[in-house]
Amino acid sequence: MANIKEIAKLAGVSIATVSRVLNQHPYVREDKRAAVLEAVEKLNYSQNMNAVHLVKGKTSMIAVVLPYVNHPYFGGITDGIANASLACNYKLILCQTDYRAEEEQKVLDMLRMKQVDGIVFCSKTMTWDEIEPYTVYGPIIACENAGDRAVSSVFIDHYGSFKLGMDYLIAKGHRKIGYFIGRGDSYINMNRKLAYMDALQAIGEEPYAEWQFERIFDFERGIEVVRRLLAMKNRPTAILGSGDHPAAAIVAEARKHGIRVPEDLAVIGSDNHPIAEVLGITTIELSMYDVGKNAFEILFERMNDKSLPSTRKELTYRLIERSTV
Amino acid sequence: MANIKEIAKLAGVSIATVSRVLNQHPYVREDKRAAVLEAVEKLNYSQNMNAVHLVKGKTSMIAVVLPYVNHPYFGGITDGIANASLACNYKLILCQTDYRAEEEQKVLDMLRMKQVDGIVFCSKTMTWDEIEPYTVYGPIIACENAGDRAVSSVFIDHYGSFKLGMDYLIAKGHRKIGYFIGRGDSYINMNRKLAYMDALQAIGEEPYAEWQFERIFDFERGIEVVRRLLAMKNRPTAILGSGDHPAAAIVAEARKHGIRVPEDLAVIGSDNHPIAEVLGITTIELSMYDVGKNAFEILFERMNDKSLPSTRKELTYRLIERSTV
DNA sequence: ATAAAATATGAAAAGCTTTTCAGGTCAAGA
DNA sequence: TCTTGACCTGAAAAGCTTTTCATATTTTAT
Repeated sequence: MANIKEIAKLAGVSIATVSRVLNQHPYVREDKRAAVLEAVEKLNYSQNMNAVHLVKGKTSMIAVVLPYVNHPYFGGITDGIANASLACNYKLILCQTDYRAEEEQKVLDMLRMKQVDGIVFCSKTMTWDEIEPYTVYGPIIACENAGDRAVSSVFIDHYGSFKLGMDYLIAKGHRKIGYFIGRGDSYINMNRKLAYMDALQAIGEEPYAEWQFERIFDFERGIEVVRRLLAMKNRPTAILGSGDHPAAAIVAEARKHGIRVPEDLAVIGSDNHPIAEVLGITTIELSMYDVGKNAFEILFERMNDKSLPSTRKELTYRLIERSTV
Repeated sequence: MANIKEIAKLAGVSIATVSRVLNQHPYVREDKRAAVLEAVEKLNYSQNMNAVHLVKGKTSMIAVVLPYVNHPYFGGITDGIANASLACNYKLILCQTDYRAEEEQKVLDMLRMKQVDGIVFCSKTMTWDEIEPYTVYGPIIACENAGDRAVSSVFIDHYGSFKLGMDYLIAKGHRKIGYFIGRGDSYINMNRKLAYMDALQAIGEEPYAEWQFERIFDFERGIEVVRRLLAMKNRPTAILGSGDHPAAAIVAEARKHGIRVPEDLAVIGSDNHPIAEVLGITTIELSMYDVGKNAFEILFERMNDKSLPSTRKELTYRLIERSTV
């Protein structure tokens, strides 16, 4: 395949001139420009991006780190990032980690080895202390509150959102309340648990271990929740959780087994995914699309101006009342 | 940042030896290897991947072209690709095109410019005639039947799957049948329409334009279908479509408005997404995850052995009877 | 003891581009 | 006429690594 040198030879100019034409620099005489363009055409030339990246020291790519691609929560973030990056001509490298630290490490190494210009962590297993040092190689942003560090954050106050849900349930007269979340040890879910505990404490209720469901990511797990609920003698009257998909499954499966929603069991989901609207599920709206969009924008600024300090941005949430409470 | 030259100097060897150590070539004396490793440590060296890519002429990355990332159909394919690629240490570049030919062209150019080693098209706007010439730069695979070309394919017979659904409905006594699909002009949906027409013709029914819904991608559009259905004097008794999400929305929204499912309206979706199981929706299982997985595997073989000819692989589908017919 | 094979190493080329720097030309203004 | 600034161009350096080739040293086999 032809390279810039052959173009230069055929067009009778130097490689510098060829480069100027290719990159539309000013100060190239019209006849030379035409000759270069003709040679490009004739030899069917195309740039070797790897050489460009090498010399420029950047690739216009960012890594998006997430445990699972095919999941509405992460899909929403990714969608936001993808749309924002499209406008800036940045490409996304999808790094599905399955929550394995080893895969996360590989992504950090990609930043160090200049394969990507920045990283957005949608969720992670490694600690921020382990991740933070890599910010010297390029900006890193978290889709959760990473605190006051060199890593930037865009986040939603999940403590607050869960607290809102709890208070709403309590206001409706519920005292026997359960929850369902994804990975129990993620930062976000730690906060949700905390909010749950605090809300219960405020009304003088003891938390009841059986009503606390973890690793509830999807429909199937939602069904499982109902199965376990059915086997209980002492059931909660309300359940609050992360994700509208498991919430939808819980509502559907519960009704299938004669548990009336909301009379016997009130359900609140999170996200305000279209499924919640369709099925009339009360939910806490968390705009993950906006989280992704903002994450890219903040990252983008910092890739262009390395001197910019890390920043934090908090996005809002709201309760959407429908018919499952 | 340190480069291989500085390592060589500090370790007192040539850059060739450093490269050998870094790439675990044999034939390096133990003491020199240790010296190099020590220098690497001391200078906090890391490879510049862009230089590696340049000299190797490959990047271990593939482009995944899809119109929307946050969509269960494409999410499933992407998931399959991501998992298969993880095992081979390939990275995915996500190219969200929004069905714009201009964005698809950019991806083809990335292949040409050696930024990616191969491409998988989940769906596309450009014609295969436009895409095919780019196979000289690297393997390209389609997640639909691209026919006999230099582009490989992994696909499901969507004509057959739709025909199966139609025949099932007809066998249940339906004659007034509608359909809902996504983009009407995609190859896949052309075939679905064809199957629909053929099935109707077989029972001597005329297709009825009002019952043919296009651009039905998600929940919202599913709700819209019901709205339009409600406004009709002459309604279909059954509807068959692509996607379980719109199907779920149709079922839920129809029931909300007093249309009994399946008595007044039978519904069949496609994909066998968990939502279909949860809501008991009859559907045609299409394993998009497997499509993605196979796509990557076929691509992988061809990236390693450029002489391999393009190939085609057909995957199966099956009807899953639940309670909406 | 000697030939042959295995091991070890560095110089240099190859992979390809952008950018700086120095040196031009030419026209307009003083 | 001379100066200044705008316009134009090419050589060479910088960005960094892998790999080939030639050569040198050891080890093994005969």
